[in-house]
Parts: sequence; C-alpha cells; structure tokens
Amino acid sequence: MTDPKAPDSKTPDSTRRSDRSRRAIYDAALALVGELGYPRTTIEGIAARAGVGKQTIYRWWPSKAAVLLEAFMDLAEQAAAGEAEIPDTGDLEADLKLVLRATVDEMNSPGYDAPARALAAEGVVDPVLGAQFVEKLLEPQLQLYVKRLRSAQDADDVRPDIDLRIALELFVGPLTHRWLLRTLPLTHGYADALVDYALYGLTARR
Amino acid sequence: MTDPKAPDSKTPDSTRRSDRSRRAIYDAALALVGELGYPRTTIEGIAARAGVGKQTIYRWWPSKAAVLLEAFMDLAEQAAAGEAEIPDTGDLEADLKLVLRATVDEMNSPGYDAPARALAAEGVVDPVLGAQFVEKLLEPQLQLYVKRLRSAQDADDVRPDIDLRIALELFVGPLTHRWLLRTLPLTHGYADALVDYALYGLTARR
Amino acid sequence: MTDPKAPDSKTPDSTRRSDRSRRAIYDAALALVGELGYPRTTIEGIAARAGVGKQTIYRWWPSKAAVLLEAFMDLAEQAAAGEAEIPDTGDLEADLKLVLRATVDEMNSPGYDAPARALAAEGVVDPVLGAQFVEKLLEPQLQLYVKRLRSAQDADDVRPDIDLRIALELFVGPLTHRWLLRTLPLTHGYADALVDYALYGLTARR
Amino acid sequence: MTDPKAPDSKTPDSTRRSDRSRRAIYDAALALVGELGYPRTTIEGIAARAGVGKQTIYRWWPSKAAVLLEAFMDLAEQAAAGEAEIPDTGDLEADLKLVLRATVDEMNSPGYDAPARALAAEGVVDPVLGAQFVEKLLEPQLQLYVKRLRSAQDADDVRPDIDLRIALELFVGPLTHRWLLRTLPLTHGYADALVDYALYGLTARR
DNA sequence: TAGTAACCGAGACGGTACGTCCCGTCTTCTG
DNA sequence: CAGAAGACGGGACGTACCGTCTCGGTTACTA
Repeated sequence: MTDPKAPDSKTPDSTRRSDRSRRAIYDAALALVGELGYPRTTIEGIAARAGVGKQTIYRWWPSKAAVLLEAFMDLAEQAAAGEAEIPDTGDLEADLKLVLRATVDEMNSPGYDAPARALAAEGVVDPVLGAQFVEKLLEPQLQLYVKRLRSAQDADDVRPDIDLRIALELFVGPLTHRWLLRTLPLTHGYADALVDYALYGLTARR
Repeated sequence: MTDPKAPDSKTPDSTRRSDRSRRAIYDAALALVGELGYPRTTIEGIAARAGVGKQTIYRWWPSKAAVLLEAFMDLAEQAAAGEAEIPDTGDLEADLKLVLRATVDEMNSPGYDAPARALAAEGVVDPVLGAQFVEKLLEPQLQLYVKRLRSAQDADDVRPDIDLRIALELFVGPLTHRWLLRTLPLTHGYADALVDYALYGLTARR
Repeated sequence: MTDPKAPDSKTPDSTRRSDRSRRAIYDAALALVGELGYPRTTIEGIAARAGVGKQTIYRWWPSKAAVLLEAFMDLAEQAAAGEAEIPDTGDLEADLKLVLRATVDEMNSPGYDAPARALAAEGVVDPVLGAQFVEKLLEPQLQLYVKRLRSAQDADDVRPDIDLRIALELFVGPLTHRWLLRTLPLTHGYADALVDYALYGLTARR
Repeated sequence: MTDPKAPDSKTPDSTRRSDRSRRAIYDAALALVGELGYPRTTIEGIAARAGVGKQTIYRWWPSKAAVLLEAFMDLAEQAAAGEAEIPDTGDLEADLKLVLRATVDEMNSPGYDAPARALAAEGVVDPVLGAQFVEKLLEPQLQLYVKRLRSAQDADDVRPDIDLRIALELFVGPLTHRWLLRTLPLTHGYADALVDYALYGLTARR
C-alpha cells in the first residue's frame, strides 16, 4: 500500500553519506578500543574523536558494537587483498601448520587482538551481533579450511567419512579457546601440536 | 616498618560479614541475569532485588562481573558435590563421549547458559576477571580431563608422547567454540564426532 | 594566544537553553522548599518534580542554593513590577512605618518566609552565595531606604551628618534579627516602635 | 504504671558517661567546622577525629547541630568566666561603645565566627535548634543589655517610655545583620555610629 | 540560478546507572 | 554496660553516557 518510491521515513539516503565521516568514525572507533578497551569506548567518545556529530553515528549504525564490527571488517578488507586462501602444496600438515601459525601471530598482535576480542565478547552476549560476526568475519575464514580439507580428502589424505565442517573445528576451536580465555600461551609450537594431534589422533596405533 | 598484621585501612572485616546479604545478592544476581540478560542487569538492580544497600555490594566486590562470578561459583559448588570426576570404565572413547554429551546438555540449559556466557564474555574483555574465571571455574574442570587422559596414557590407550594439556583442548576447544560463537548447533552427535576425530585422527590410515 | 572570544569549553550555550525547563525548575524548587523545607529538598527531587534530567540542573546551576536563589529572584521580579519604591509623602515617620509594616507582613507570610529563610541561612554559611543574595536581592531593597532617607535629609528631617547607609540598618537590622532568629514575635507594633526609637533616639531630651 | 526505677530504655545512664569522649567530641567538632565549614563537617568525621564510635555521638546528641551547639556553649563558658557584665560607669554611650566594639572584634575572630555562624544558620532553618540557640546563647547576652539600659533608665539617661527589650535590638540587630549577611565591613566605627544614632536619633533636633 | 531537502557538526534534553559519601541503626567485641 | 569499631539498609550526591531532539551551516539535486 505504501508508495514504493517513498523511502522509509527513517532510512537515510546513503548516496549523500559523507565518506570522510565514515572513515573518521572507523579510525576513531578502532583507536579508542585499542587505547581504552571496549567497555570504556563510548559513542560520544568516538564522535568527539572523529570530529563528528553523535547523530551521524546513530543515523548509520544501531549500536557501538555495530560500528566496531564495520570498522573491523573494513580493516580486514584492506589487510586481506589476495591472501584469502590456505595454500595447497599437497602437504596438508605443512599447509595447516603454516596457516595456524599465521593465525597465532595475528591473535598475538595488539592491533588485531583488541577489537577482535571486543567483538567476539559482544557477540557472545548479543546473539544478533554474534550472528553478524560469524557470518561476515568468521564463516568466510572457516570455509577456507573446508576447501583445503576437501582437497585433502580428494587426495585421500583425509578419511572420506570425515565431516569437514567438524574437522576444521579441531584446529580452530582450541586456538580460539586459548585466545579468548587466555588459559595458556598461544605459540607456534601449540599450533603445530594441534595439527599433529588432530591429523593423526591421540590413540596408540595398534 | 608498618605492622604487617595491620590490615589495609580500607579492607572490610570479613568476620563481620552478613551471610544473609551475601546469599541474597547471589540469588538476585543470578535471577536478574537470567531474566534481563547480563548487560541490562545493574548493580543497583541487584541491590534492590536483594534488599541490600549498594554499598554492601561495593564493599565486597569490585564489579558486577565479580559478583556474578562468585554467585556462579557458589551455584557450581552446590551442584558439584561428589560428581566431580570423569568416569573411568577403561573405555576412553565411551567415557569421553559421556562427559562431553553432559557438557553439551549443560551448555544448552538456560539456567547455566546465561550466567556462564556472561562471565565468559566479560572474561574475554577483562583480563583480571578472565584469569579468575579460568582459575576458579575452568581449570579445575580441565584437570579432570588431564587425569582421565593420564589414566588412558598409562593404559597405553593414548600415545605416550602426547601432551595431555593440549590433548584435552581438542575436545573442549571445539565445544566451547560452538557454544560461545553459536556457529552451529551443539548436539550429542557433534560431541561424539569430536571424540572420534580427536582419538583416531583425520588422516586415512595407511 | 587563545581566541578571547572562544567560550570556556565547558560553558553551555545559553542561547539554546530550554525556557520551559527553566521555569519548571523554578516552580518545582519553590514548591518543594515550601512543602518539605529546604534541607529535605533535594536536587533529585526538584528534577523529578520538574520532569527534567538532573544534568539540566547541574548544567546551569552550581548548587541547590543557586537554583533557589534564581527561582526566588524570578518570583520577586514578577511580584515587584512598579511598587519598587518607598512612598515619599513628606512624612518620614509615616512612610517608614508603612514600609516596615509591609515588610513584617511579608516576613510572616509562609510563601515568602520558607524560601527567603533558606536562602539567608545558606548565604550565612556560603560566602559566595551570600554575596549574590545580598547583591541581587537585599542591596536593591536597601538602596530604596537610602533614597527615601536622602530625600528626608534634603528636607532637613534627618541630621546632615548622618550616614544614611548606616541609618537604614537601624530599621532593617532589628527586623531581620527577629525574623531570622525568632527571638520575639514580629508585629506592626514592633515596626512602629523601631521607627520611633530610631528617629527620635532613646535618650531623655535635655 | 511503668516501674519508676526502670530507666527509659532509650535514656542512657549519664553517670557512666565518658568525660574524655565528650571533650574530644567538642574539640573535634569545633576544629572540623573551622577547617571544613559546617556543611562538610560530618558526624562520621567528628567521631573519627575524636577517636570515638559513632554511637557515642548518637547516644548523647540528636543531631550534628546539637553537638556543635553544646561544643560552642562549652567554649563560651570557658571564655566567659567573670566578664559576663556590661560595664556601668554611668556613661551609657561609652559603656555601649565598649561592649559593641568588643562584640565586633569577636565577630571578626575566626575561632568564634565559624561555629557561631554555622549555628546561627542552622537555627534560622531549624526552629527547634534555633530556639535552643536563642535560649542558651543569645538571650542571656541580650539580658545584659536590658540590665544596663534599665540602669540608664533609672538614671534618667533613657526615656521612661522606652521598651528596653526593643531598644537593645537597635544595637544588636544591625550588628548581627552585618555579621550574618556580610553586607559591609564590621568596624569599631560602625559600632560607635550605631550607639550615637540609636541614642540620639536620626532626626534634626528642633 | 534559486529553492529546497538532506546530511552534517554541535550539543541541550529527559533519562538511567554509576560509584561515593553519609545517614542513623544495629551488632560485636573490649575494658 | 559504656564505648570503639564498623557493617548494614538506605538516600542523595555529582558524573558519564545513553539515544532523541533541535539548531544553523553546508552541499547537491530539482524547478
């Protein structure tokens, strides 16, 4: 019944959006989360730091977490570029160790750690944000593992009855566990051990 | 030269603490987190629900999260009692599946999920609280796995070169991953698969 | 080198001030002081009664007393209008008795007594507020006496060597004394006696 | 009907009262009012400074103001001793100027000003305390004026129709007015002028 | 080329919760 | 049993942000 041309009175016109402000907000958000931590980062603070009115934030994002999510995605996009693949040298063990070591390094780097941790924590508690976090950031990463493992399965390096979506969690799950909960240090050795244990099993071969 | 026995002038005298208030605060905190979720639970709200002055909370706990942590520990203590063991029937696979299925059930039960999730999220972002969470709640659980795995190692069911502290994370890590990040449903089947994959490895036997 | 026009970064922009809120705060403050007395009137209470955020009060006034002072000044302004003069019929004694009796009536009226007493008491203890109270409310009143007395001096009804600023205190001082300290009742007879004694002296004429 | 020997359960046994504590409380109260001002002086602060439990204060006094009133009376008692008289040299004018100048000096001395001002302010707002203040501290002083003026009246230095209770307020009222409201400086010259004006009147003698 | 509609920086507003300070009461232990 | 000590339920403080709401000002499409 509503005139389809009439835009929803609450939807702003994104063609007129200020790109300069958007980027300034991303920068301010990431900087503040890095400096103050997520809980002490406020929307007012982001606006002030970005030299932007509060309304400009509220116009385009529903929450502080959403701002950070986008800012982080923007960051990831730039960093990603062409490397969005797990190498496939034919040696599954080596390829996995390589990528897991890289992940460990990323998790240990402050520029990544602070915002990613904040987002993950928020997603843990807020299902809507959590779903976005998974869909936009996590799942694409996980699909890379599926792809590489499928290749290994095709090459008969992984048993054919293995559910690859579960298999990848043997690598990613423990890593994330140590990262988020800080139980023990995240090292290359740990990454290697994970690959070994998961690929070859814990049991004595009989 | 300060009398080492002299307590910090700002430390309250715990021998005079009101037990009635402490319990009322635990109850109120858990109830409110269950009803409203963690972020909408406030210290003021807990105090009001518990029929307690705010200062009584601030006197004994440094933060909302700390209250919840203690409340949750108190809850766990009551629930724990004698069952704090992983069964050891000699069949490692079966024992692990049993305990992992139980863990899955726990994670799927709302009474546990809400406060545990809130605590975990808070711990992700606040290192001090995180350390307490791990030390008081998580690590004791993990040590049960170490114990059971050591028994298996002694029985030659697990290879002798395996680091058990890492091994356990092959089970617990993926479970926690799905629970916290809600990537996919947490089922008994998933728990079983985890045990199978971790024990016997992903690779084709050669 | 700082731009002298640049307002203090913490000074709010008074052109954007809400007049509706200001008046509501005046009304609430006066009403509450009347109903509960000054010490039991709280800023929180004023805000609630006025349907206003607390910050709106703190933004514009430094203290509860300052709110009441302004509210009272606003009240006085409305009440004042054209009557801000001591009559000058040529009969000093009669004119002074008239105005002093009016003052007595005012001091005995509850609507004036409660807030004025509260302000005076606060001014007694807080020099800054006291100075404002005197400057904004009291001194203008006192100057009316100076004016009337000067007219009398010109007419040779008052000795030329009399310091009029001191003279007026012979009338106003005792009145205020009885009002504030409640030593004895404030009556028209008292006002008349004050005028008689001050004008003609206590001594036996020789 | 109540056993007349049984003391009211709320009335403490004053024979067992600690004099040491009482004096310490007086000292602490006066010191704190001098240092912090009355509003920032708290019962907890007095107790801490006096090395006394809060209950010891609440047992013996109904309010902060009551403590200060007693402390001030105690102070006045010590200071008073034998000088509790207005001199009567036969020269009323000289005698009044002497005592008024002394009063001015007292009002200008910080040790007297702070607590007296605080008490007066509290009395302005709290009728019960005000009544005590007047009865215990002010009225005895005022009666000294009545006595001296009666002597003057007997000596025919003051007209016989003068109401002395009113007359004294011509001196005390303006002094108190300047002291409490800080309109203008309190000087010996002011005291002298007051005596002159009040005794001989403002009008031109005809 | 003027008009006008939207975004923009700015920040006042009604609110909620914060963490702190005291209040006056109650309880425990000491001299 | 008075007194020192201080925990308690409670209430207000003054502050920090929330999300909404004007307010000029500056673009950037429309008439």
